[in-house]
Amino acid sequence: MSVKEKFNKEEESVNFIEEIIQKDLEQGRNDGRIHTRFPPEPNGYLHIGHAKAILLSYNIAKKYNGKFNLRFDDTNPETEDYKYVEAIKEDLRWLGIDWEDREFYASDYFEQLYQWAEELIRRGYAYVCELSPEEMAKLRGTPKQPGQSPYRDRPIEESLDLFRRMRAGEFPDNSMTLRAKIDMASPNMHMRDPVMYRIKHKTHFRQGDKWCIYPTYDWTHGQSDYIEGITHSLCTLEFEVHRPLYDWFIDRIKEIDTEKPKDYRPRQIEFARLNLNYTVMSKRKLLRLVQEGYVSGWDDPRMPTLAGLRRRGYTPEAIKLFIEKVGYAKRENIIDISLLEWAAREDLNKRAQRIMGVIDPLKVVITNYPDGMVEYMEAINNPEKPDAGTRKVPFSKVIYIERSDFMENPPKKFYRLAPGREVRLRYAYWIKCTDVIKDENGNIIEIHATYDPQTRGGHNPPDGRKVKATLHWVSAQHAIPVEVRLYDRLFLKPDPDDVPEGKDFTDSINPNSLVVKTAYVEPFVKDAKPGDKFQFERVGYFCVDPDSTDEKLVFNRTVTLKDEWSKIAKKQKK
RNA sequence: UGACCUGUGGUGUAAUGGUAGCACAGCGGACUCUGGAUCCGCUAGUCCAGGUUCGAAUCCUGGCAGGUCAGCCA
Repeated sequence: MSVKEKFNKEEESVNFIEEIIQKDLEQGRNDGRIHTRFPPEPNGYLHIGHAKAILLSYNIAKKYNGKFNLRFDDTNPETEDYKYVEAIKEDLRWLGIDWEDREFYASDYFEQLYQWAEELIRRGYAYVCELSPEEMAKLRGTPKQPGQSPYRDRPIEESLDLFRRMRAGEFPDNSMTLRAKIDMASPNMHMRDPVMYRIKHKTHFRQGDKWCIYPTYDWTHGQSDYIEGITHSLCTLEFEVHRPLYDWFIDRIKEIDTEKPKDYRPRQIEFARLNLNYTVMSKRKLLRLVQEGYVSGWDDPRMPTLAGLRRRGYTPEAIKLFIEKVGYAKRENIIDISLLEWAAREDLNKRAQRIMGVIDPLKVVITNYPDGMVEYMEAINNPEKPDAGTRKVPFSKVIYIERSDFMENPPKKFYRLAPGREVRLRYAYWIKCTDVIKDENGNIIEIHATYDPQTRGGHNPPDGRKVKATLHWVSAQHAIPVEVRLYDRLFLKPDPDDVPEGKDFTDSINPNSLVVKTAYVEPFVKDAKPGDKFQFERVGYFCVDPDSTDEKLVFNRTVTLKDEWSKIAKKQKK
């Protein structure tokens, strides 16, 4: 059986990366071993774009019976911290990623990297350069003009001596670097003698003050993959131009490390990163949103971070569904946020407990219903999941309905409550609006209605009458007030970065991306715990926020339900 | 501008020389105790120009458009 037949179910097509992997497998590369990795830098939180990268590498390892490593690329002590390591691990676990015992740190390879660097110097492949950062930038040249360094022909022994003294701490920050000696005329700027080591007298969060020289990412990344036996290094497009450099480094290492088989080396394959409209995805910008207080933190439910999405009410399954629909290719893309929202609804529809909750209450008095009477109506917990059973919802003379479910002068196609009109109260009774009570300013403050005892449970009456709408409701005396946080997209523009001169992405922040209200919900939710998910029927999906206390529950709106009427209303406005 | 990469409905993504398919969005309908869900249908696409071929989204040439790179960030 061919590799293709073994792994592809009939008719199923695989992305271009798996195609390459299947070819490698067919050719027996690396003895059929598949080993991938996810290499985050611990300087920020993971976002939905990272989920795309993680799931690719993780799923490939799983599908092809390979291994998956988690490796922190912690080569820059200035921005990295344990708090990010912990946050990243928590998000990965939540996503269902299992790296077993393979949690690695590039900083653990610093000594090996250093030894290789010395060997590169001895072989004439690297030299110590004393250009300042500004001078180096200037002397790098332009894509058309070759660059230069006055130090590239420095004697090997001199470089070796200086490099050792760099490590020993004899020189100040930025005074010199170790550079690979490659090609100062290369049209690929990354080949113009890239920096391998820089001097930073900074404490590293794991290495402490052991080092004052730190390897650059370019010198560290590929070699770390090599050390770990990674067979396929999957990364985003911007590293495409780095690949020749990584291959060059590996070629040099292969000259030193001759024990390993010839094909033992990582193959880098690049794919397009995920972009979502109406949000920003760069760590730098997300950090600014946090630091400048536009959001409450990395886990603010409006953030595209995994922590934010989790708090918003997304499940790992919804994230995976979304990523699966997005797919992997090399062309730049901007995914419509509606696909993410679709994934949330698709997933939550199947799992969410239904309840009734009124966000914007309008009091309804059922005038012919006995004072003081309470009935407990049976309601279905989840129509998509019959095993979920039913619950009892209290009903009484005074209830709240959604203000938007009543109109005094209903336009065409408005099916809900209006003067003289009859509607169904879900699981309860049919009611007919008899009076509209207003305050002195003409605002509607109360509705009077009568109910039909024959419709108990919400069932159709024997006379064959029909209603066009079913409303959600809560019994006023039984309802629990809760805080609801209604979220909308964080930015008003599809591309927040598309701004005129002098402006930046924060200018298009949506001032109404968070609206806080008090809602009234049925007593069923009273013991809900943070993370519990509900569908408020006819309204949307909500998730209990960790800010909840014994006194007050807080709900985050994950996403609204699809709303036919709002579409019609919008069209009627035009 | 130099190198590298990429161009398929509005947005994503398949088709690997042989009927351009799927999903999201949009539009219409059926059904419904959620205007939810479900079901059915419709609109809409191969960047352009040549060439190879019986046949090109696919191969070749030349354009055009977009992206990436010129940190001692990753």
